[in-house]
Amino acid sequence: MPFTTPRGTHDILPDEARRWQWLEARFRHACALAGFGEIRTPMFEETDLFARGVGEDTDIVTKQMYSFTSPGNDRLTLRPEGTAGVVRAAIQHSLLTPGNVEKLFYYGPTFRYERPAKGRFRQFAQLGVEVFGAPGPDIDAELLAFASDFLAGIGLCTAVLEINSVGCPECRPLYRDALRNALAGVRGELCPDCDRRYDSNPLRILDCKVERCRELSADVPVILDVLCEPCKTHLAGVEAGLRALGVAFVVNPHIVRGLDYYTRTAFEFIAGNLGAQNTVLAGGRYDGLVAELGGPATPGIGFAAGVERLLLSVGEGAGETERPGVVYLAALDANARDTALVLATTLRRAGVPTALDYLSRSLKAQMRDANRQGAWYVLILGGDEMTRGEAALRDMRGASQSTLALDAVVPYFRDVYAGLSTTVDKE
RNA sequence: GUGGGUAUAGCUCAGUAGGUUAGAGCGCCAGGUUGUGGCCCUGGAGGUCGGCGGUUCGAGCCCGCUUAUCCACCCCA
Repeated sequence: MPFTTPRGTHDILPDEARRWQWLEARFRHACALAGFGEIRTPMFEETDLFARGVGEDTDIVTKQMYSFTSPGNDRLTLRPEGTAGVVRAAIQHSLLTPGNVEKLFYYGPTFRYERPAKGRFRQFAQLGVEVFGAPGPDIDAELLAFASDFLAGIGLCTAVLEINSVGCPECRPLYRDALRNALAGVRGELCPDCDRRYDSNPLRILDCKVERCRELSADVPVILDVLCEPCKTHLAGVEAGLRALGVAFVVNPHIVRGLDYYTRTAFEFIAGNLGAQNTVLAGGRYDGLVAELGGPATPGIGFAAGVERLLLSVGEGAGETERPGVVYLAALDANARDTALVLATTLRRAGVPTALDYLSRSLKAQMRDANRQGAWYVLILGGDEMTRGEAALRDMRGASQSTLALDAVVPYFRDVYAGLSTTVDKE
């Protein structure tokens, strides 16, 4: 095997690609209903955009970025997440005028240099949405309902929504201090990772899976107790909105986001069948990010989901779409093959999906090929019929056979396939 | 970056205490029908047993290294 896919990447073969198309179509459909417009940004950006946007000290920026220097000496990075680029574009093209709400969605490959595991890849696709300019908790609730309905629509109605507030620049530092104070006495008992986190990011200790750490942090103060009044009110507003919209959720004060830009609302949808990487869709509010990246102070909120993870969680069977079967042209001799070639192209120009044999195989082999391709009809072009200007028409589903005049073939099938979509399901 | 599992045909996997030409199912090709699919029967093609090195008279099987992959940790979608 001379060449294989680089570590953590994979090829998507036709059968699997159909599932991807199905998922993407569902997402686009949902976005269209909710008034999101698509934005396509470059797959790489200036490295500094991510460093400033995502946060200098985050794992993503410190060790997971595919960064390179271009021949022109620009420092560039393959995007490790979607939001920073979208924000950059929104600023660059003045989409964020005061008093305007901008709703955008994106879909595309994302890159992180990590050790691959179940549901985690070095190149993966993310789909996501961003809402700019809307500060109120009602938007948060609406966005969560949107996400929840999208997940339910692809068969993930069992995903559990957990929400939290990570506070704002006013109250988060207070909580950090409160955490350190509470754990100072037992610091020596924490696991090595948490000992490090104590200094770097004590909030992460709440997320630790080590039994002892969980015990130690069990009755530590919760951020919800330390939130400032505006943050408290906001969270209450989100909860009320969710209840009004009938979206089930649990408040999990231990949710911590890995990106620095989040403020107030943070959330995750957890799927039960993915092992350790069980977060299937996540996001939050980022009221300071636009300003941080040099734009007009603009609140924002959004989420992202990993396509591979979604597909993994949905399971093998999902996303299989029914498409009309082809008309298969079976030719019995060289003369018939010439006719078949012309006929195939003519039929396709008329919108009829058509297949034919390329190897001059026996009729038996061509029939088998037709069957395997799921053909609805086989048009048998044989010497006897052709001299009469006809062809044998076999209905592969009913197994009945009849005769069709050659010059009636195109109009006949145009009628049969009229109105049938030959592309992927719109739903 | 850390720990563990796995690596045999296109796919899913067998392979007995190391011993002749490495097997099965599925898939693929062909024949059974002189112009006809799905089921069935018969035959066929296809493998440097991940790579390198070592132990041995002899290695798919044992040892070392290496690569890939999977799982867990870290973190995250």
